[in-house]
Amino acid sequence: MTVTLADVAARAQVSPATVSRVLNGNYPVAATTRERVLRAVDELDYVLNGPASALAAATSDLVGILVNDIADPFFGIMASAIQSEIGGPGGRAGGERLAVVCNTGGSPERELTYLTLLQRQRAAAVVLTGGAVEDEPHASAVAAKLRRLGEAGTRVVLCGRPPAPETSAIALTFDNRGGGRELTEHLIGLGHRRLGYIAGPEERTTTRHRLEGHRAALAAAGIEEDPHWTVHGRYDRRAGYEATLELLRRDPSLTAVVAANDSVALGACAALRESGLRIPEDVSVAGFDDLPFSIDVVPSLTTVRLPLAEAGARAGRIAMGREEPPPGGIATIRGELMVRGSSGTPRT
Amino acid sequence: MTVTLADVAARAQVSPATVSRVLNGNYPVAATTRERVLRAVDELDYVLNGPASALAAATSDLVGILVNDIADPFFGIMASAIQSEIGGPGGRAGGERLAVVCNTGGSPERELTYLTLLQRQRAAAVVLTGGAVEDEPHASAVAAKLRRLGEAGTRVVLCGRPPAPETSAIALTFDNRGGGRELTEHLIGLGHRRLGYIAGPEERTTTRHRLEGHRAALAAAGIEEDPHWTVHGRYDRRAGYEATLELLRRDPSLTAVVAANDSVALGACAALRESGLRIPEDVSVAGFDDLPFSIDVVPSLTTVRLPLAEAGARAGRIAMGREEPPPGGIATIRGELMVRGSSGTPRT
DNA sequence: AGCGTGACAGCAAGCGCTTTCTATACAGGA
DNA sequence: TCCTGTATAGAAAGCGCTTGCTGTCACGCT
Repeated sequence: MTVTLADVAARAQVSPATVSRVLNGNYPVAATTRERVLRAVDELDYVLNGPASALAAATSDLVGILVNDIADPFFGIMASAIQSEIGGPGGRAGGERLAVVCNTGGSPERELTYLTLLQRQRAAAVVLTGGAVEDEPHASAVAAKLRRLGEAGTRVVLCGRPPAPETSAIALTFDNRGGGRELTEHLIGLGHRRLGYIAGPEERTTTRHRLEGHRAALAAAGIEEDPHWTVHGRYDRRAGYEATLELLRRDPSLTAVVAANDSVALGACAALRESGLRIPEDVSVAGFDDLPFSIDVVPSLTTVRLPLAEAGARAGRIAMGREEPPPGGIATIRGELMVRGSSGTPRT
Repeated sequence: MTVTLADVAARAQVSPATVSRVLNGNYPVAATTRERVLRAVDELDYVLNGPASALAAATSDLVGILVNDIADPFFGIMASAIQSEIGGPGGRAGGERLAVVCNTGGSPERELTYLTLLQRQRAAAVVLTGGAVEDEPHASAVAAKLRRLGEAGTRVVLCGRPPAPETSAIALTFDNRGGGRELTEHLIGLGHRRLGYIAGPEERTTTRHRLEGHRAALAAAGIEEDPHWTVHGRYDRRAGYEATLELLRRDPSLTAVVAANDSVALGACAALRESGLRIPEDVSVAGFDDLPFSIDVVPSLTTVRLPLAEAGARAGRIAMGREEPPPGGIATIRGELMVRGSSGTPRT
């Protein structure tokens, strides 16, 4: 039924071993023989059996990319960059790798499930993107998995995610704290004193770090923070919308709203507008990430640009062993404050 | 070094066959034995060897999802929906499947490469999303691959993609032509007579169908189309920006701009604003897809809503054999016109 | 008592490939 | 001419798992 190596060998009048060697190209094969084999492969329309090959060679060409939300461009952009450094006919002959992205939906269980599945497949490398969940049992379960993966020879890279101690994982971490701080400092510099903050889900590292940066800036400016000024929600537009209405309800005198990311900021803008407030005359808004749409909305969004594509590409290269990991296995990537139309001096 | 089935068997004092059966749960095993095996698995921290299992069973639990651009929410939303119907502990015991998304970047070669890779892995199913490339040699190469995949037992589903004749692939197709027509009819109904059109890349089915719908509407209204009113570009914000400037240069009297999709429309809005034109007072703008941000931009975008998540979920279910394919293997999914703030009566 | 019958468990034969080791052939050097 | 070295091809032993088939009991029925 299906064509096997042996069939090709028979047709090319050589042994299966020779066919395998031609296909893998890591052993000398006479030019004429190779030619003959290749022709047979073509004529028979032969396709290598991946599992069999992975089993025999004890390695596979699968590379997994874990993302929290595939529908969010934040992850899409990183995944795309990672993949571009991995997939395609870029390496040694026949060295195509199957770069696949797995959507955890932010669920710890699914994250673990995917890691197990990738471990099963004996993946060549795994890249985890985005913030980690801080729940202790889960965090250590993930760490254990990563350790085991590393021991099995799978290269593990964290992109936009905090380092995983006791693990051989390479980490490219975003300086969320620093970015958050800079952003809020900018707002304070404009004169804002009453700033609402729409944070992401409670247990995420990203959420915590950005919030810490924000609070550090407030503290440095001697502004005492009212706990009512912070609302938690998901990292999406809708959460921003609802959180903003809540914030307005709690304290209508707020002059600025800092959002956990750009999507949230978008929702915040919508809520403010519907409440009859102008941006930035009545209320300033700031986002985080600098996703492509941020410059297009009206007014354009003040935010912190994260070099998602660059970081992803680098993570991809490291995962493929084509770039030296940073010293100590950890690199911190800074964001850049982008001041745009959505932030201005507060109404007096 | 690594723990194998045999190790587990030894520890549980049973044969490897029994362990396998416990793990696959498709053969009666006494409760106490199962219990013992499961304990051994746990103690040894055993992880099944995917390739070995796939080889022996001649099937794998990989499901591939091909997308044109993973950074584009259009695909992200579909992929997410597909995946949610496939991955996770949703099916029979131990029936987790590895749903992976592969980013072709719109390149025909990469599309083919990924299909081959998935064929290699003996994927259980493959879902292709989004428009197809119309280049003849490539189209038939893809059709051949799909046919072969189908013969090998891989279920093939097309989601938001035209049917592939001579193939066993199930197709859930978006009615791009109808949606395009409806959208332009709406604009014509408002009184527009000079409409610019920003189309996607030339050789895509999606591009062609939407454009055909647009032109059909014009023809039906007796409006003769000026070829200068159409500009082609990529499906992204930047292309929309540039195309709009070009359109304005060619004919400043245009009163409406119809974009190939929402991202393009966003770019168009930016270009119009920078050119000092108000939306919709001076120029109306329309998009396509109704991505989440479309309702948030100012003014909110008139567009055609495509049920991306629903279609993706359905495709996922069909791919898993959990839903009957549509009669004839083809279903057409209609879009819904969403009239919002970006379209109005033309200036007089 | 004898035996059919379930209900489990084990044996062993692969699944299709990679890779080590061995065989062959020819070339050149002594 | 014989021997050694080099290049290339083949034989065969698995890789770790699944599964058809073959036991082996313990029952319960006639």
